[in-house]
Amino acid sequence: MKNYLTSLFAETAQKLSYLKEIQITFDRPKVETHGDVSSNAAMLLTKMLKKNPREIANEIIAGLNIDSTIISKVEIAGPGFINFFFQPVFLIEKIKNILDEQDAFGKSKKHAGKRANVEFVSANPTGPLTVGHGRNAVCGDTIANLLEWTGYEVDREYYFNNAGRQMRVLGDSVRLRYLELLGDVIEFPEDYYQGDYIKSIAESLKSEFGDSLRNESAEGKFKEKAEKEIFLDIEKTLQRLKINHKNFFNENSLYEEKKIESLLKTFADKNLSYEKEGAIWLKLSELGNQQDKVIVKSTGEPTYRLPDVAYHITKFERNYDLMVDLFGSDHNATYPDVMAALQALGYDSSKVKVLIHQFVTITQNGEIVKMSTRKANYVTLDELTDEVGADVVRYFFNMRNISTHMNFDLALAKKHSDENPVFYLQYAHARICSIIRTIENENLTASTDHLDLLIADEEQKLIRKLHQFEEEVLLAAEYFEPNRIATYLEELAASFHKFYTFCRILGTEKNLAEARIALALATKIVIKNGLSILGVSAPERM
RNA sequence: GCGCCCAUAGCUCAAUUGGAUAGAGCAACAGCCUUCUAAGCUGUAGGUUAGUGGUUCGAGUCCACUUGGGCGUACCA
Repeated sequence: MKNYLTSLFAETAQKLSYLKEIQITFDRPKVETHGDVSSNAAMLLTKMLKKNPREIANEIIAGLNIDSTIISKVEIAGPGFINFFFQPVFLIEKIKNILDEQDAFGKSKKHAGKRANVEFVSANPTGPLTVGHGRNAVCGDTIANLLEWTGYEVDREYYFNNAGRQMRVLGDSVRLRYLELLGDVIEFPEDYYQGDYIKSIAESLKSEFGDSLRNESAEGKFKEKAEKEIFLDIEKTLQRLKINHKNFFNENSLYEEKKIESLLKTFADKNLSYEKEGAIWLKLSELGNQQDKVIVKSTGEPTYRLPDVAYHITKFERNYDLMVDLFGSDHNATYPDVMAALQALGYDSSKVKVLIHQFVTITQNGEIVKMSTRKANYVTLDELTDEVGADVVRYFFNMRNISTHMNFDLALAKKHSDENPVFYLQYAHARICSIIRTIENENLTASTDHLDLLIADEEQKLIRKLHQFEEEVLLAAEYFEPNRIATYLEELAASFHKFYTFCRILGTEKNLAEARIALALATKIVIKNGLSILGVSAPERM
């Protein structure tokens, strides 16, 4: 509908040249009595033309070449909105498109030929993924799906660091638990990793090597084994949620391939860094940021900023058109440094889109549970998936805008899992599947020959909702907002449930019944496609 | 102290990125199954969009200040 109007207005702009001066946008009014599509063009022009908006609207309408077989009515409303009402005949064409395109309906070629990198999860292998990581994992994967639906070729990437202090502590935690298993009396420091998974890693080392690791260093077999096992667990956890990364990028490779070294040299050559008190500093204050930051400590060890910049440079070198980073809000202070550095080095940092999601607050019996991998007082993503299932987990994290703080009462989530809206969507899909099973025995079939019979209020609303899907996918991808799809699907399912209640198929005249089946089938396709973007299954029976 | 983010119905969240009368679900109340799945549908009730001011044809949305919360503010990642 909007595409049609856009070309209609472009044609009119040949006559009314002032239309070229403004960015004409079309909105879908909230209230249906305001039509299918509305334009605020007249109001935007009031200042420029110094005329009453309604007067301008009249002029625009007079200039439009309106085909009354497509548009049934144009009106001026309120302060100067131009509202367009479309003919039902025009709308029903969409049902045919949906039935033709099936699984591909909603996909666009908008960004065909472009490549995107989505970096998400990126948790270091120090322990199981927590519910907090779950939000990152699910949103990242869904954003990747959305980009694919708009034509991007997407690489899902996981960046990790298996060196440094936290990994030494991890290795030593395993070493101590191992010695404990051998019967030694150990003192386990409070700031070591307390979780039971450390013990089970120690156990598997013991059964593999007996007591031969008694004099092994923390950074040897212990760290190695811990990293391997934990990574296996992380991948398994993610796979349960249908998340598969293509690339696992090890920070260490940046050192091995001398990327860090050469970046340091580049900073020095470009006069972007300096030495002070034995450390190397980056001149971030000259690049518009708050203050200079250390990139190499006086001990000679780099801080995270240096490899982060080097890492992003590899993304540029890998020729991505779009690079998405998804972080928790604890990273909100770090990325401006990386961006500024990239820009100073001549990279187009606008190709990097940093998304910050707010934390998930877990409450248990009304008390906020503070989570820390060290202290092992977290709730794991696996436990959550065990409890409510993968579909509910994915839907739950996808249904809210990432910028909002999420509150999550564990007890309540377990008890009321039936009330999760995901079931409402899946139920609509299962109902349609049930209809299909039934009509097979009734000598009925889906037909698009008499779609013009679909004039009931519930039918028309459902058809209009179906029209919206392609646009919602584009918008959700453009704004990186998976929750838009969830919201849309809830509205679509609501429209369907109403249609189902009031527009019966059995016992209705054959042509109408078969048109209704076609509408139901189209709805099934759109629900399924929407759910597949969210990574949620579409069951045939419930 | 400073920086980023957040505040919408009793609860959890929407609101087409500045549009017309702020909408759903849950919880509460009243109804609807002898025909396609009642995990559904219909109705009632629930709001000074945290507060104050500003910007304009028009503000939940933008700006300023205030209040309350989250995350940072390291030669940790």
